[in-house]
Amino acid sequence: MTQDLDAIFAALADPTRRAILSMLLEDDMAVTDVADPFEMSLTGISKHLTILTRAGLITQEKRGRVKWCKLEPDALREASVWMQGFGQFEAINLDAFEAFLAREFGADT
Amino acid sequence: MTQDLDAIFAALADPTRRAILSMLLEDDMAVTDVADPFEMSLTGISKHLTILTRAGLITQEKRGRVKWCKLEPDALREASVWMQGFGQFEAINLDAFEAFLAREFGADT
DNA sequence: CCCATATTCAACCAAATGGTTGACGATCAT
DNA sequence: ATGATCGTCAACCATTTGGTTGAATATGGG
Repeated sequence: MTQDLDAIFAALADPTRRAILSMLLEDDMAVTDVADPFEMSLTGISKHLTILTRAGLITQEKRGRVKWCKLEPDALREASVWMQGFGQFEAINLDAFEAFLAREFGADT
Repeated sequence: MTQDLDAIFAALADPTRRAILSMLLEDDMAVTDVADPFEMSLTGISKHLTILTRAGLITQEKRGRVKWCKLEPDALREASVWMQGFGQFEAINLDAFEAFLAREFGADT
C-alpha cells in the first residue's frame, strides 16, 4: 500500500531512527538502553520508537516494566522491492538481473 | 553520507514524488507534462521536482523554455545498499515491483 | 509499604512540509 | 512587437515534525 511506503520511507528519513535500527540489528533492546547513546531525552527516543513501530520496522513487547524493541526487517522488503525497480536500469545491477532471469526462466546463459 | 540518506528517504516518503519517479522511468519529461496528471498546481509539482533534484534522484536540464526532467537511478543505490544490511531480501524481483506499480498507480509499465 | 526504575502522557515550542495564489522573467511563434 | 507558453519566485497558510519539560503510570525490589 502507498501508506505503508509513506510511513516506512518517512521513518527512514531520520538519522536517529536509522541509528536505532542499526543498534537493533545486534540484539533486542529495552527503551532505556536504546536511548542511552543519544544526547536526547528519553521521551524523544520513545517518540522515535513509536514512529518506527507504526511503520512496522520494529515491534515492542512489554515484559514486566521493560518494553523490548525488536527489529522487523520484513517491513523493509516492501520498500526495498520498490527501490530495486529503479535499480534495474543501472548497468551495475545488470548482472544480477540476468542471473535472476536465468534462475526464474531457466534461460541458458 | 547521512545527509544524502536523509534527503533520499525524505524525498521517497511522498506518494506524489514516487509517482513522478515512476513516470520518469518511461522517459524524460518536461515539467508541465509531469504536472499534467496531477490535480495540483504547477508550482506544487515544481517544488516536488526541486526536492527530488536536491536528493539527486532526478536531474533537470533546461533546453529552450522547456526544462527536462531525467531519472537518476544511481542515487537510489546508496539507500538500497543501506537497506540491504537489514536482511536477506530477494535479490531482484521484477514481478513484485511491477505488482507494486500496478497497485499504486494502476499503471501498466 | 516505600522507593527506585521504566516508560509514557500532556502541553508546549520552533522549524519544516505541502500546498495555494499572483506576479514575474524567459522563450518561442506569428 | 504581441501574445501565448514554460517555469520559478515570493508571500502566505495549515499541518506535521522533532524536540523539550514536568507530571503521571506501571512494575519490581527490599
